Amino acid sequence: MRLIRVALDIPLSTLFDYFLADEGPVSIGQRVVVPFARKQLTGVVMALPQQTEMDASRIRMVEQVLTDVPPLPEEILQLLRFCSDYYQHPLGMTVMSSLPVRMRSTEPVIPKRALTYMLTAAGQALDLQSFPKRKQVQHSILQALQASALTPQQVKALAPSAMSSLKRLMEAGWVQPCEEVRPNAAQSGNTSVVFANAHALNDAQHQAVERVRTSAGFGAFLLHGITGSGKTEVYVHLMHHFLQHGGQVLLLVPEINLTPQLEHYFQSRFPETEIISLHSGLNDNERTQNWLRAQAGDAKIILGTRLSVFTPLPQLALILVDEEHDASFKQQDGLRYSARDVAIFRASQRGIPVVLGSATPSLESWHNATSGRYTLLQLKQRANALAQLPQVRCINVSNMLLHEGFSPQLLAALETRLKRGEQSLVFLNRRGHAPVLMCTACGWLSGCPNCAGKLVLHLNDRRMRCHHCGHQQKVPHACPSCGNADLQPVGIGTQRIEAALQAQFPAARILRVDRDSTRNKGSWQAMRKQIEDAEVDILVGTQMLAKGHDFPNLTLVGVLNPDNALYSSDFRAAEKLYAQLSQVAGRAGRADKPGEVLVQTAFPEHPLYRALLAHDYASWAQTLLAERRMASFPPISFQVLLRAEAKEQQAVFGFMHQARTCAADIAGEVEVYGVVPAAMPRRANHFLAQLLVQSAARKSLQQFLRQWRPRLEAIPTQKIRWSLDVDPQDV
DNA sequence: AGCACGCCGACT
DNA sequence: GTCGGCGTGCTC
Repeated sequence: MRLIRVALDIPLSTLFDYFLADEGPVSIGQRVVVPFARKQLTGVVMALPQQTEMDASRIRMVEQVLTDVPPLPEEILQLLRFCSDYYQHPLGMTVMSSLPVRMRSTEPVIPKRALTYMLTAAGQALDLQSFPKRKQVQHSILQALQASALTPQQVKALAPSAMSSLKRLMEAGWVQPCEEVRPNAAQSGNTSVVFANAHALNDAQHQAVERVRTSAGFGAFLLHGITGSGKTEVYVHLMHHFLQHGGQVLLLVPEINLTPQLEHYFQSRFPETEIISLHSGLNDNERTQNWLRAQAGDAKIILGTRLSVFTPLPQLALILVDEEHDASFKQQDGLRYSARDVAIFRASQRGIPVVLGSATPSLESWHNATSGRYTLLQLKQRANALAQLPQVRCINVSNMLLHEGFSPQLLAALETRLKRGEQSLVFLNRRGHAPVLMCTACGWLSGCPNCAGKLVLHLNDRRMRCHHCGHQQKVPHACPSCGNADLQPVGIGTQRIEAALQAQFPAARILRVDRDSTRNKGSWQAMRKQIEDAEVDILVGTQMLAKGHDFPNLTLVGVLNPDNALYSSDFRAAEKLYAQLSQVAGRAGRADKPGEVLVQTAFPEHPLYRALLAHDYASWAQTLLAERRMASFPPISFQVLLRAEAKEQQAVFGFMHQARTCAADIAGEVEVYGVVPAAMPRRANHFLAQLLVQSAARKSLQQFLRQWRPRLEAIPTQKIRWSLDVDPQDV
């Protein structure tokens, strides 16, 4: 009897051994159906061991070896092993969660035959001249079908309602579906790739392309380019180069809502290249089919969100990570991986270049680029020389009476735009920040004596706590700096902005865009149309508005109350704020209409705003890096966060203190901090706590984790849920 | 994670 | 006398 070792979606760090009947081949990476307890599960063969620790009597027989899909290549299994190990997540779960859902079930996947539509004999006999003119869409479909058969995608591209019109044509008996196996792309080395509308590159763009193109083997590049500097054109030229050599290109993007537009855009640039997207907006079938096209090497450009970093790509030649600083590349549950970091590992494993692009790189990447680990590629001028950078100004509101949060200057600027018939955007970053105490007289903030972080007010037991090191103290009665007794928790008030603006400008058409107002499907789409059609004068919104489409008539951005990020307990808050503000600033103004950005702040001299005004990311990054170096925070150090939650507060803290004791017993160059309540200490009737471990070296931290996790798993875990977060985003 | 086995309270 | 509460333990 032969043995196979199988990865299953079971939260245990082990793989499971099964016997396989002697006949029939099986290879590593293949999916198998096995009995598990009294159920059937699908797993992936990870090894063909000679022997097993397990008593032979307990080993069961494999039920079925699935041959519907080619085995996962060793390269992907290696990548998954690395991730399981690095992120401390069970290997079986890591492997299974990397597969499209459809492939995790015990039902074999039926590779879809390419579906095309063609005219029936009756359809060919139709006289289009006499076809009713008002059935425009049907008419254009028929017309297109006269030239050639069409794929569903091509039909959809004709009109939004094309699919329902097509259905009617089929009912009429003029059009019929026609299934045929999709031809596999020829495996030739040199393919000619149609590259539409190739712009001439400016010097910086050209140099960036050349550096990546000529890099031999693995190389990590940080492409730093301000908004409008033409990063996309660099991507497109790089894609063209690697596609021409028969390669596949993986482009990772932050969120789904932008992928359809991007797919469309890249398709227009490479009209004859197969482009697929992989994101959570697709249903199981589409996703599986796209995955199959990618793993077969047929799809050449793969556009996807973080999950797609695990897709097998036999010809992979280049990885691009757009908006690499974006937090959505980090998964916040299960396998808590950073797709950007996995992409870099994957590129190094495969010996290919990876390009991280951003106008405001993460400090991690900037640090790597300035220390020489990555190559820094900078685009300093705007590709369109006419387009001016928006003018950013601060309005000092420290001693100002605000009207519902608005300064007179901002109101005046809004009024000017209303008169000119231009659009304005009022932006507030209303991210939930734990309250910090501030002195209303001198601006003193409750800083932690041991950390760069701030003390957070816990009203339930009237204490101040540092969420970083665990330091705690009583709530002060007066300002330690000036003696003033009026200390206020700072947090954003209500979002009465919309109402206040309406009262101020009764005639203005105001549109609020946030999570709540865009909850319904398609409502954001509709709003965007409203904005584009100039049916809106003032937009009020949050981060949502910072990303995505440009609004050509928008000439003013007013930023309300961004200061809370400066005294957030999250040490990355200021970094995120800068990225966010430069992104919204980029919404203001177009080539012909210069934009203006007004930031209301009590600290106009803060380095963040000074850098923002000067459009000088590099100096801001230097400031931040110096701070992080002083405090030994990432990217200077490396962190892992143990989180736990339970209904009983005692259970959580009991577990966490045991975890801390085990940690302290392990020798190594790591620093174990105190057990602290999470930033959100109670959620959904559960108590949350966390414990931070930090090290100057990634290696030491990994060594520590290899010893710590088995001990954590040995702690009796009644009613407690815990997880490890390596390289956490929010501490 | 599921899903059983396993011992102690209120019901046809 | 049972139905069922969820505590502990196992799954190749």
